Amino acid sequence: MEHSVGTVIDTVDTEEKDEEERRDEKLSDTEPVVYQLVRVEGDGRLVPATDDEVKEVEKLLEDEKSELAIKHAGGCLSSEGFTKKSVLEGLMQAEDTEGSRKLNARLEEERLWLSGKSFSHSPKCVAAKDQTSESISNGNACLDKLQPENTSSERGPGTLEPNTVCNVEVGTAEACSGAQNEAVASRSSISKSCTSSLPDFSILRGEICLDDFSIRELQEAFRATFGRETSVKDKLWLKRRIAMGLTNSCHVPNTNFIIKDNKIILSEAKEDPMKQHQSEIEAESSLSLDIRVINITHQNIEASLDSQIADDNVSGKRLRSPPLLDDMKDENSQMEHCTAKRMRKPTKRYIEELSELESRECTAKSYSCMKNSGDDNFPANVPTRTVFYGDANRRLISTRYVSLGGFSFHVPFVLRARRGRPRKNTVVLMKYHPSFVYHMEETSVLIPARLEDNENGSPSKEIRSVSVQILQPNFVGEMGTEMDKDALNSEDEVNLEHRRLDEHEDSTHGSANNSQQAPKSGQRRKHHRAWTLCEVRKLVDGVAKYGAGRWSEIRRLAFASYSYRTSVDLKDKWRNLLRASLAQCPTEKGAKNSRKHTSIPIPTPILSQVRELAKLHAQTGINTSPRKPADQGSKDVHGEGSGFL
DNA sequence: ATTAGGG
DNA sequence: CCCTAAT
Repeated sequence: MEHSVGTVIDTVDTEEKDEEERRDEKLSDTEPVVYQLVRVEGDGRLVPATDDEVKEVEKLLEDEKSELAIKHAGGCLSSEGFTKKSVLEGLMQAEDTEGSRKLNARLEEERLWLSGKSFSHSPKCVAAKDQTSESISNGNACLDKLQPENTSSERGPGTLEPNTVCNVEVGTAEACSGAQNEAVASRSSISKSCTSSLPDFSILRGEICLDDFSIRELQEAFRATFGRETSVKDKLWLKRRIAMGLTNSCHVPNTNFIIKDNKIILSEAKEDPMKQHQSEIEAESSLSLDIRVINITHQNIEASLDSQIADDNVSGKRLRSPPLLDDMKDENSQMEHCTAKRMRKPTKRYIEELSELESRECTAKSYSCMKNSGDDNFPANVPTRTVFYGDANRRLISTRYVSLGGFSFHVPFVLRARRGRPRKNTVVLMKYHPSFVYHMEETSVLIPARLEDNENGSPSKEIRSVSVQILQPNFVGEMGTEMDKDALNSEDEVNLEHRRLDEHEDSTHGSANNSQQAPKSGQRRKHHRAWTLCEVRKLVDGVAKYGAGRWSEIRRLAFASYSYRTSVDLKDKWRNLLRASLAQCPTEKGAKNSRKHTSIPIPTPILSQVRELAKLHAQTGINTSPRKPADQGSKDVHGEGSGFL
């Protein structure tokens, strides 16, 4: 994970050349069947294999494919047509003159094609097919080509072993017998069209016997054909590659052959039997070289894809990956893979939101989504683990990383950070349990907030427990008795819990804000928190006990457990209650559950009680300060809303 | 720091 | 709920 970036980069550096060669070859040559050989790194990344590795694999494949009969056991036509020199000249010429330009053009074209989704309909496609028909008919490549797919399916799901070399089917078989899938079709069509437009091949038209070429010459030819250098010194390999390029077919035997009119014609063995035999075998294997589908787990694929993409980006030369890969990429990226990405990116919006919210408080906060290591920037990093991790988190909690003032933590994705300002409760708590408070502050930072709506939400049990613990002390110490009493009395065991949670939340949240930001700047308005019945009750009780107007007292004593209710809140609520009660009063006295459309139907009894209190307060209020705790007795009386006074 | 009121 | 003025 951590080292992924570096590692990847390194890898690229080291093997880039080969990789590129390999890939470019695959991409740019007209080889119908495009399979990308890749090596699976320890971290699950897929690294394009080097030419050498390719060869190695090819050899390995020999065994499996040895059974295949050679279809091209034909005689060898003379290679008189071209002299090496002439051929080379031609190649060079092509290369020097328009070769590169055309190559580029071709690549560009291919790129376009890739982006395009319709292949079969496109004229080029048709043309391409026509072009190829010849070669197709010539060999039974089709059959061979199909084989790979079968093989792949046979393999069944398996895990990719790290550090193993295997062939990944990047592309699909040529559209010999009709494309199996669109990707294939497109691919093949691309190849064909490209081929047609390439001068290189046209120049080489005629019979060519590569056997006479030296390695160096072969390399030159390779270069001319594919427009890039190769470090491979394997003559056979070179020949085959070139042949493939020239014939636009992967059906190239390793034996002696000549190329005529873009067709491969086997020639009589000129070399010693042994070699010939070997080459034959190799040819066989090369017939359908290739294809090994790797069964990769989804994740691996994702990771590998990412890395590949990254590679592509890095090199900038890989215009595209083979169809399959592309498809997979797309799918993955859109499906599961998305997850990973989402993890990383999703935040943007969220961040904005947050920043918007918090900007006021703390301007300096910087939110950055840690996500997984920047996949975006360094796909290579995408190591499975990371992705995985992210995914897991996401799934479980939907969290995202947020870094605030140097701290990074998980934030429930769904939940919106609540910006409660540091409540006085916090202060209160501090008073009682300084240490706790401190703790809370830290904690709070970690747990931004949860929607008020969430009751038991889910953010995390841990959080919850923590908060509870924190609160408990206070709770008990302070108003524990009362609280419990109330809580128990009313329906609210649950509520109580909620409150606690809320409280925790709040406290945490508030503290967070405090710790990190300018404490007082305008915090975002506190999320609306509906008043619960229990709270209302408490409020009423509090008012009854301590008198209206002594909000701070009430809050401190009766709402110790509710950190989010400030004295102002209490006051406001009381005001509302009063209003409500008054409004309701005339209309109904008997209508008990007159629940207004409003969110919280306040039980009539309470309203009446409120009214009573209001009255009382009014009366006494004029004289002096409201009643003191001494009035508690009244509370009980009022409790039922019975007439007081 | 609280409280009362307006928005 | 927020904000502000007045205590």
